[in-house]
Amino acid sequence: MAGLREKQKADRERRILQAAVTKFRADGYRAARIEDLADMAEVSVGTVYNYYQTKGDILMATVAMEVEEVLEAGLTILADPPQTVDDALLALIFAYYDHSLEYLTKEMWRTAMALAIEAPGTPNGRRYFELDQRLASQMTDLVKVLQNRGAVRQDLDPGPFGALLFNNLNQMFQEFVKDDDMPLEVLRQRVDAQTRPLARLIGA
Amino acid sequence: MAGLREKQKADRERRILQAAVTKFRADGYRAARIEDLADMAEVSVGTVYNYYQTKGDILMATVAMEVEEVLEAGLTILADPPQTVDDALLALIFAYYDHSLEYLTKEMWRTAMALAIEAPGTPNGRRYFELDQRLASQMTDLVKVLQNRGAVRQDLDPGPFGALLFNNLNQMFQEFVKDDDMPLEVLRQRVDAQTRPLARLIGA
DNA sequence: TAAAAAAGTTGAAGTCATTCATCTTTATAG
DNA sequence: CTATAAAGATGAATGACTTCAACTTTTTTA
Repeated sequence: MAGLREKQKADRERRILQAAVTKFRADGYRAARIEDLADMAEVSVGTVYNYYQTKGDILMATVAMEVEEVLEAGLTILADPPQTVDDALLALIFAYYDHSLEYLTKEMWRTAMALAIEAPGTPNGRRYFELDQRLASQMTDLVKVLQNRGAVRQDLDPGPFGALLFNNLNQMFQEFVKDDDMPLEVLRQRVDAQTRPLARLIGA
Repeated sequence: MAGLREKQKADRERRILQAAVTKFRADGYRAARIEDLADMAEVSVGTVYNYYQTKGDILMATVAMEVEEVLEAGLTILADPPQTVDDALLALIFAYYDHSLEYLTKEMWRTAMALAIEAPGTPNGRRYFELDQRLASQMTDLVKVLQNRGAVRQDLDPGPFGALLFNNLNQMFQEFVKDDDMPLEVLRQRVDAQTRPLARLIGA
C-alpha cells in the first residue's frame, strides 16, 4: 500500500488542504484563487481538481472537521448535564457556539451555509445537511435525558421540540456569522433570553 | 419628468425585469445567462448592468415583491386572529407559506437565501435581512395581540418568543425550499407538530 | 438650428472556477 | 532490463459574470 505513488498522492492532498486552510483564513475564501492554492501546494490547478471536485469541496472538508469537534463537545455535556432544564439546554448550545470558530472564520461559515442552501442535492450540500441533522439529534437526545430524569414534562414530544430548539440556535448562529462585528457574548445573551423562558415552560 | 429619455429608461428597466422573471422561472436562475435576459429585453449586456448592479439584484427585486405580498397576507390575519393561541399562530405561519411561491420558484428562493447569507453587507443582503426583520416583527405583534386579549400568559416576553417562532418557521421554510420534492402539506404538518405544543404551553 | 454638454448604451476584454486532451511518471509483464 | 499499461499531473481552453473605454443619443445652450 505504501508505494511511491501512494505516498506522493497522500502528500499532495495534505499540502493542498493545508494551503487552502491557510489561504482561506488569510485572504478570505472568495479572494483565494485556486491558482493561489495550487502555487502554495506546489501542484498545478488541474491537480487540485483531481483531489477535490470543487472549491466548495475544500471548504467542506474544513467544516466537517469543525463540526466533529462541536459534536464531541456536545457529547461531554450529554454525559452529565446540569441539573436545571434551562442550564442544561444552554450548556449544550453554548458548547456548540464555543467550538465553532476553531478552524473556520465567519466568512468561511457564511460561504459553507450558502453552498448548502444553494446546492442541496450535491455531495457538499448533503454532507452539510447530515452534519446539521446530527446536531439536531443531539439536542433531541438532551431533551430525552432530561425527560428521563423527570425534569421535563412527560407529555412533551422530544422530537419536534428538539428540532425547534435546534432551528432557533442554528438561525441565531447564522445571524451571528452574518455580522462580522457581533461578539460571541451578544449571541449568547440573545439565545439565553429565548431559551430560558421556554425551558421553564417545559419543566415538570 | 416625462422626457423621451425618461420614458426610454423606464421602458428598458421594465423589459429587463420582465425578461428576468420569465427566464428565471423557465430556465432556472443559474441557467439563465445575463446575455439571454439582454437579448429578450432587446438591450445589451452592459445596459442590464446599468439598471441592476448584479444578477442577484434582479432576483432580489422579485423577492421583495413576493415578501410584500406575504406581509399583506399577514396583516389580514393580525386584524382578526383565530380564538385559540395555536390556531392563531398557525394561521399566520400558513399565510406566509401559502403566499411564498407566487413569483419565486424554490430554486430562486434558495439562491436568494444563499446570496443573503454569503454577502450580508451588500445592498442585497441588507435588503433581504430587512424583509426578514419585518416578518419577525409581525410574528411578535401577533403574540402581543394574543397577550392583550388575555389568551397568552402575561409574564411571557413577546420579543424573544416571537423571534424564536420566526426562526423556527424560517428554518423550516429553508428546509422546504431545499427539497424540490417536498410538498407544502408536509411543511405544514411538521410546523404544526412543533408549534401546537408550544402554543399550549404559553396559553394563559 | 447648430454646437456643446450630459446621459446612457454598447460589446469586447478581464477574471476566475472548472474541464479535458495531452504528456509524464510509476507500476507491471515478459 | 525493456516495453507496455495504468495512473495521474498538467495548463491551455471554456463559459459566465462583471467592468470600462469608446460611441450614440438626447438635452441644453446660445
